[in-house]
Amino acid sequence: MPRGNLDKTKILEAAAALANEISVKKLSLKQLAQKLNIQPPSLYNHVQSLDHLRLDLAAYGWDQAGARIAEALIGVSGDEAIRRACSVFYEYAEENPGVFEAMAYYNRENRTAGGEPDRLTGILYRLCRARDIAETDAVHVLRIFRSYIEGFALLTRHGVFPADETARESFFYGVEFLIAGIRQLERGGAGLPMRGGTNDG
Amino acid sequence: MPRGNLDKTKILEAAAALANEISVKKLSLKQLAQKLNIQPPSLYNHVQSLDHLRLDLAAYGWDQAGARIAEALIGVSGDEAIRRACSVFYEYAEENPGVFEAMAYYNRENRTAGGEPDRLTGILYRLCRARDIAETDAVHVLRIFRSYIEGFALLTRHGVFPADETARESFFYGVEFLIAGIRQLERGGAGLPMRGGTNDG
DNA sequence: TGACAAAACTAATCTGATTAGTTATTATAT
DNA sequence: ATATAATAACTAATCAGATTAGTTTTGTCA
Repeated sequence: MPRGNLDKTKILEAAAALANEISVKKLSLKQLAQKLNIQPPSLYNHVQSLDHLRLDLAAYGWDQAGARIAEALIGVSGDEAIRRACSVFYEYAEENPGVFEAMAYYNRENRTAGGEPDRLTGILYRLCRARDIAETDAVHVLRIFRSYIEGFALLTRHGVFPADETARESFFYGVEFLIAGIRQLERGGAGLPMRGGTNDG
Repeated sequence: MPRGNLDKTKILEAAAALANEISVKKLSLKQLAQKLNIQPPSLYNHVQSLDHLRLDLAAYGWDQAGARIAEALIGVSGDEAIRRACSVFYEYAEENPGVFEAMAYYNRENRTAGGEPDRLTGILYRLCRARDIAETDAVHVLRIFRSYIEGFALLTRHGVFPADETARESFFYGVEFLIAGIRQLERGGAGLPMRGGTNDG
């Protein structure tokens, strides 16, 4: 394979760095090529299009964040595991704003082509299964957590919440809200006071 | 004012419709002009740039959603008010996918230039104050709800969650989680089991 | 009626993605 | 060692769409 200087990984790393500097929105093949010391058209040997690159960047981010979370969960369990996972994701998003935006904007099904959940989802699933939660409730719990965490990170990114300590505090406050919710779901727990009927009136 | 055919509102309405059809990302001045039966450069008489248009569209969306929520809350209080507000927002996002994306992507501080909270935030504040929640907790609660709701809507939009009834179920499940959390915050309530120390270890 | 201002138009410019066609490099098989 | 084939880079060209410049049209109001 000639000209082995560059490969997909190096390109994604450069794209990630660039996105973190100037945001995904402004990520351009022109600047990326410049950063890699090649001409823009050369990128097409590695990438289908700018849009695909953004998708690839999102996948790259999920892999990275997933790996960090997996690592952080080694030997931890229960509520503490949940806190850790949330905390690590939060920090990942903070440290990699551009990549995180790609993850949020170019989100897709959290399943592989085969239909199995992706790695991170699998990890979180196991976290749920370790508790005494019904299978169908676990699906809800995962969606709720993911919504909350990505939503919070996004709003922080966009300057809706101030980038100060109170925001961090709010975030972990919310995590405790959700943990409290989970506890009430556990079989044998007090039970969550769900309403029976419609949700719209 | 000559050629009074067009004004900012009509342009925003057209932009909203277009964004809902083809997504904000693909929203272009070219297509917008076509839809309005004018030439693209003419739009600059009403709009600073494509990017500003997207910002304006986001503001337009918040106004609209805020108005719907305010209307839905007339004469309702307590938990039911929270459920209503969440439900209405969820439906607005569902019905206006493009505008909602603009709202999510082009989010800004939820305060006006003057420093007062915007209308919707004010409404939700009052909802909190009606409960026996400390002022500083109310800030957290608002951030948590907003994160959850926007996050959920975004992930649904992006096809991460299936567009079926189970997603809707998950959403309202999460709302109950959060309402349960609020209850525990109320002075005189059981209290939320918060951890004291660090969040990262 | 005539002058002004707003809003639209056409023509032109610029930027950046993408395509076409060519050249250089290197792994591999002879 | 060397020829071959595949890969990756290059240059030149095209295209699309935003934006700017300069002009014309049209409605308002003195």
